[in-house]
Amino acid sequence: MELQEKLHNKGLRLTYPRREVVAILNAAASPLTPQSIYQRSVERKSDIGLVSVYRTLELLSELDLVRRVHGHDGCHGYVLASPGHHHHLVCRKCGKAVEFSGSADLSDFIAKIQKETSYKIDEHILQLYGICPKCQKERH
Amino acid sequence: MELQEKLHNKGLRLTYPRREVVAILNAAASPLTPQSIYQRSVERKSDIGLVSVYRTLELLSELDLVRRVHGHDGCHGYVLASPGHHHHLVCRKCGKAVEFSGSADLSDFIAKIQKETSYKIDEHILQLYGICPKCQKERH
DNA sequence: TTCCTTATTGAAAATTATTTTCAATAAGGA
DNA sequence: TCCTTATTGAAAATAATTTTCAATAAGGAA
Ligand SMILES: [Mn+2]
Ligand SMILES: [Mn+2]
Ligand SMILES: [Zn+2]
Ligand SMILES: [Zn+2]
Repeated sequence: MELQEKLHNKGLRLTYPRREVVAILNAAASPLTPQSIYQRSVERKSDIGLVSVYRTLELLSELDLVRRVHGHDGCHGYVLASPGHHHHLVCRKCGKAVEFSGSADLSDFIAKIQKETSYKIDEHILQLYGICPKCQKERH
Repeated sequence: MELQEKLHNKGLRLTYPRREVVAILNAAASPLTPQSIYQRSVERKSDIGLVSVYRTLELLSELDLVRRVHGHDGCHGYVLASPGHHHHLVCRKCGKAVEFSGSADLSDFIAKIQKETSYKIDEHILQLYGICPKCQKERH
């Protein structure tokens, strides 16, 4: 479902700051923190406030239009969520993230853990880290 | 390898604050943030500073004696790392976390993604969320 | 044990990140 | 075009994290 539509369903408005945050995330290759989103909005000379970045990310999270991606060291950033369930593979050098799917491959495994632990499992995070093709080529 | 030993290898010292942080993590059922570790140290009346909690967690991370666990919403906390590679299953109600292993079950899947993306994958996070047996029983 | 050396500590200050408040603004239906 | 009210952003308030630095205490050497 589209941003426009989801907002409308809830009586919310499609505003300039919201468009901007989405546009910035859309143009990004790697997960962005609220701060870095704000930075980019300054560079773009779109005059949106940092507060709106925070508020918009919270909203987009609720609408499931944005996803949190955890850095293998520090903390998380946000990426635009393409429809459906996905996971992320992040380059440890340049941060470039790509999506992949494949919950199917996990479901047996998860079912096994569920049986073993008696937890009722309903959600998961799977994130892979490595070096992207481009960074593999560069010396150092 | 033991904390004592790992510290010694690096010319570092086994101090009271470090012992305390480990003891607190050891007694915890769920991932703790620096702040909550500090809280508990106050309750225990061990007089360690918040700064030392931060520093100790950083150190223990380097020594791989502590692991970061990401909440499915907010951010991460720390748990003591038992030796070997492990994952965590966290209760969304009470926060209780249990470990499970099983990288073997993932390796084929990861190899597939590696081939598809041309990333060189060398690390991963897998975290499961659900409701623990105890919380399943409670009404509400 | 006692004596050094130096890693470590913690209080305080500095920085950074996040949330709250609130009057002014603008989205968008009527 | 005109309302209603969701939304914005500046500023202030809070919270989280990092840096500084003089005082302290591990723990090896004597
Ligand atoms: Mn995190
Ligand atoms: Mn999945
Ligand atoms: Zn890269
Ligand atoms: Zn529980």
